[in-house]
Amino acid sequence: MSVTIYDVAKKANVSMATVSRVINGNTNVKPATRKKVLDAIEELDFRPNAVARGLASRKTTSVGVVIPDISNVFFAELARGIEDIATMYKYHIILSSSDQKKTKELDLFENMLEKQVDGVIFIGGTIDDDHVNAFNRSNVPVVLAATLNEDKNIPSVNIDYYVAIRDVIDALVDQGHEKIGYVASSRSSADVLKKQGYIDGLAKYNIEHDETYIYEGDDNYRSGLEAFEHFNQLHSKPTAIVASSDEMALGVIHGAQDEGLNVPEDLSVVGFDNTRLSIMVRPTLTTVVQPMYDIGAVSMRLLTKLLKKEEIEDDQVVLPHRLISRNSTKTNLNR
Amino acid sequence: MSVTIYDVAKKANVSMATVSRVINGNTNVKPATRKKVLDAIEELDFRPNAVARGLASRKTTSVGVVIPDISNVFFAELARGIEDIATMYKYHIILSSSDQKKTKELDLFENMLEKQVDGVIFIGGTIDDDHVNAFNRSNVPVVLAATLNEDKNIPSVNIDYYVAIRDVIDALVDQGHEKIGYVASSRSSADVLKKQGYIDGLAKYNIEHDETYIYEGDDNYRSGLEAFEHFNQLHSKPTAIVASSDEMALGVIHGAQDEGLNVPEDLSVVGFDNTRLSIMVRPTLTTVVQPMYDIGAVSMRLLTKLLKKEEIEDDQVVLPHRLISRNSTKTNLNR
DNA sequence: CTGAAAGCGCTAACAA
DNA sequence: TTGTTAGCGCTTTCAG
Repeated sequence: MSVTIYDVAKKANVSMATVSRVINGNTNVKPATRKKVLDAIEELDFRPNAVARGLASRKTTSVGVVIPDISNVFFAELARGIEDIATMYKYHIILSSSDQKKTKELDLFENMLEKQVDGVIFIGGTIDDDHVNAFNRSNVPVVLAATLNEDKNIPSVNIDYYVAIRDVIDALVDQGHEKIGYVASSRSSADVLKKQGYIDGLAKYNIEHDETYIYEGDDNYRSGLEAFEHFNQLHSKPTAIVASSDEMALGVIHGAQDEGLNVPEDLSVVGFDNTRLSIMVRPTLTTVVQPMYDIGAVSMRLLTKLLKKEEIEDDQVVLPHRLISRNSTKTNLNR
Repeated sequence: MSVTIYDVAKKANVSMATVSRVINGNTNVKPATRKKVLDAIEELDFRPNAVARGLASRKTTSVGVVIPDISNVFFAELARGIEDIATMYKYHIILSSSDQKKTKELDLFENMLEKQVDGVIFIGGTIDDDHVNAFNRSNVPVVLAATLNEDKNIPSVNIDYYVAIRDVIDALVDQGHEKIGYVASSRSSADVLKKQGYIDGLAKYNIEHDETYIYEGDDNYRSGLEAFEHFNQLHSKPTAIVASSDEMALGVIHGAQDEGLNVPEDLSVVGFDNTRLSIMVRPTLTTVVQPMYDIGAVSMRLLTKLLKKEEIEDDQVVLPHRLISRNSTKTNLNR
């Protein structure tokens, strides 16, 4: 049916082993015979069968990527980082969205193992024992991207969410804000750290913790809108609101504007992630830069090292974050 | 090393053929022996090797997806549509971004063929003869998603871009606008159709075509900002601007607001795509609903039909679009 | 309903 | 530098 290595061998008058060497770039082939083989390949329009190769070599040069939702801007950028590095190292990506459902995450992981992926990059909200067991039972390396695991026994790439939010609080307090609201989310372990950063950040300045200053959102635009409504009906309204994602921050800004408030004159707003959204809003958004693309890229790079059994200094990578000031924040003059 | 079908056979005291039948759900197996096999599988924690299966059966149950850029909201949603249906039909997705570079598109396609994908979904800007030849030389079905090919000889799923823009023009003229600017893009064949829709749409009302009313953008937010600047320095400024994508429309809106104009009082703005961005802006954006998720889902469904050699009525699917009115447009009172 | 045996297309020793 | 020969783990006739 389709042309095989054997057909090429016959045509070039060599053994299939030689053809195999040529297509694998093995140097131990005389230039003359290499050319013969290449010509035959050309003539026959031969295309190596990666499946057969995978079976014989026990390597598929493909890696699985389990991601919560590829249609989410945040994860899509992360995926692009993974992909670019994968391409660079000649790996293919098998991609599946889990919607952060644990059973789906585990199923997808199993499926990828059946496909004999050489490794997997896992992105999820929380890692529990079942995840860890599944990862360990498999014989392939797994790296967590933008995903925390408490025991730190699985290679991972993250930023320091706790410190990031503390940095935000420091900056806000420095600008004279004391009444700082927080729009939380509770999808992932990172969200837990962020919230703790908020609490500890305020404590540092002896600002007493007020439960009504935390709004539990669901990490989407609408939640941001609702968060503003919540804060707006408080007796003592915050002068600044920190949202745990850019999308929620946009919601807060628009919620305020819809009520006739001016941002940042009447209210400062800070986001998190620095997605492209942060400049596609007026005022432009002050936010924490989380290098999503880089997290993806570094994760994939880490995986290639694991795959090639290269030396690894530290498999718990923490990438730098930073706060970028735009126009949604301002010194508080009402103090 | 890892447990194989052979190990299971031995343990269950049957032949490997029987094990194969069981894992493939073949009905010709006595319940009792089926159970024996299932137990052995359980005990040994057997996981079928999809690569070996692929080699033997010449089917990999994986489909390739060539997409311009997975980090782009638009394509990411499309990808999600593809993925959901693929999962439903038990296919895996091998995903690669092409950046709309022709050589890369062709390379990726070749790579996917090497991986023996059962079919591919291709998303790109323009399809030329080289693409068509590559698709035809391969022995796998290909479907184009949100991608036009003039000769209509490759299955595809799109909306009618030409009519969509004409609908926008009709609505705008109906609201009293005559000076209508257009922010074009020229990445894809669809963009060509859109622009023609704009031109013909105006001609219908005997509005003379003015080249300065078309700004050639590059389909990103910045282009939108620049487009506004362009229109704003014209002697006779448009009262409405149609952008060929939501992202550019946001740029136009913010460009206008940055100059102190009010949208829609001073200027109406219409977008295209109805990405989530369209509600994450003030005023909210009037735009054309292009069902990206559906385009992806329908493409994948079409591919499964092709794969199963099912009857297909029409392989040139045109999905419905519609104009959704929000707050960025308004009747023109200055006429 | 079950088993035997021949591949699928390629890689990887091992020889030569 | 090149060829020979086993497999890789599974599907799929073909018998029985």
